Amino acid sequence: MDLPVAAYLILGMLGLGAQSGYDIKRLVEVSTRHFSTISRAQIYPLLKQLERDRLVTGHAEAQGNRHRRVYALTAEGHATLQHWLRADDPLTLEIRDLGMLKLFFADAVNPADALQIIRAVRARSQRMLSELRQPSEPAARALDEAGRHFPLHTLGFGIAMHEAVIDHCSALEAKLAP
Amino acid sequence: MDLPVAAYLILGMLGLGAQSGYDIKRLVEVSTRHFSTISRAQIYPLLKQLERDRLVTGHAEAQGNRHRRVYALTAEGHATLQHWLRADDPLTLEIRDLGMLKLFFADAVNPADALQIIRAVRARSQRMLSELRQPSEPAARALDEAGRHFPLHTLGFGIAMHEAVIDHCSALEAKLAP
DNA sequence: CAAAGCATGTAAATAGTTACATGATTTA
DNA sequence: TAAATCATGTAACTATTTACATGCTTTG
Repeated sequence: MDLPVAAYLILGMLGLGAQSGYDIKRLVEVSTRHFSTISRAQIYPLLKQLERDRLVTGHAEAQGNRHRRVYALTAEGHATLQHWLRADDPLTLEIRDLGMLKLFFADAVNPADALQIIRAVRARSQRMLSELRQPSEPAARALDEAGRHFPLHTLGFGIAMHEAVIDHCSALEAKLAP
Repeated sequence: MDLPVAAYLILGMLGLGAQSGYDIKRLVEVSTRHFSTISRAQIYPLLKQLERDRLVTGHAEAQGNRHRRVYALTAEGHATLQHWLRADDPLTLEIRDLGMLKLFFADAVNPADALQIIRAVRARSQRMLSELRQPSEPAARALDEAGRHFPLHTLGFGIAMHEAVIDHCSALEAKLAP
């Protein structure tokens, strides 16, 4: 039973209290978005597949006319998640960073334009940092108080990484500025 | 003329001295791989497309029976690269990090298994750091001496980021270890 | 002469996004 | 009553990888 990564993301989010596809998407946006994302077009078909595989159970929740389907992990789903977490398969890290790529090629433009790229990279990390501080940190703290401590720990990595980028940009800007 | 990101990667690598598809792949592996990658199956068809678009010129280089096609940027290709570098479109950053994702869900396993995940994340960054120091740094220094300074600058970002991850892992391990 | 490295390409599959499409409920 | 939020889904497209397929040249 080899599942795509997105399936483990779904399983994990259900384990953290998400109940619907919509919930999963919302939680991803405030918590894992900076290192792992998923789109609606992946979530809904995957939830159906996971239900067929009996890793989750789904029930239509009738609230007036609004349709919402709530899901929960089965014992097997929980075991599958744990098995994946414990497996020592390679922890692939893929980064697609247009900022770094432009900076890498910045010798092809004049120094003023290169400086603009660095500033844009710094601004981007500052924006991400403020997102991490604003919707992400309170969400992680809420989970922390509910006994789930690792979301807050991973948040710390994101903050540290963007701070490192910002420091590096400032140093480079100082070195290259006219 | 809106090109896929991979096309700019090719254009940029030709600007840095790569001559063939094979060269491009090799250079990517030692330099941008940590923030931007490309596969052979993308390179060869894209080179043909770029030639049709007159952004590069290609010539078969006859060396005995081995076939090699050497490419060079046209003036238009160089201008296209510069235009992209100067454009202020969003500098998207996409990360898919299985290590962080597992860590995020680590409340679902026991503390010993969670610790294993942190150690694996640290080991991975150490491995990447040593790759950055081993084939990447000498390659970046060679470019630096040839007047291309930005590859060495971007290398610094990669090193700083992985060092930040390693420090963070050590701190977390100390906090959680029995 | 075997292994490593040089060199190019395609087909099929998988992964992932964007746009399309709809409609209910709550809040300002 | 309009806007925001809740809620689910599919079709088409784009991007990317993996596996297949081949053959020359240099070095040990």
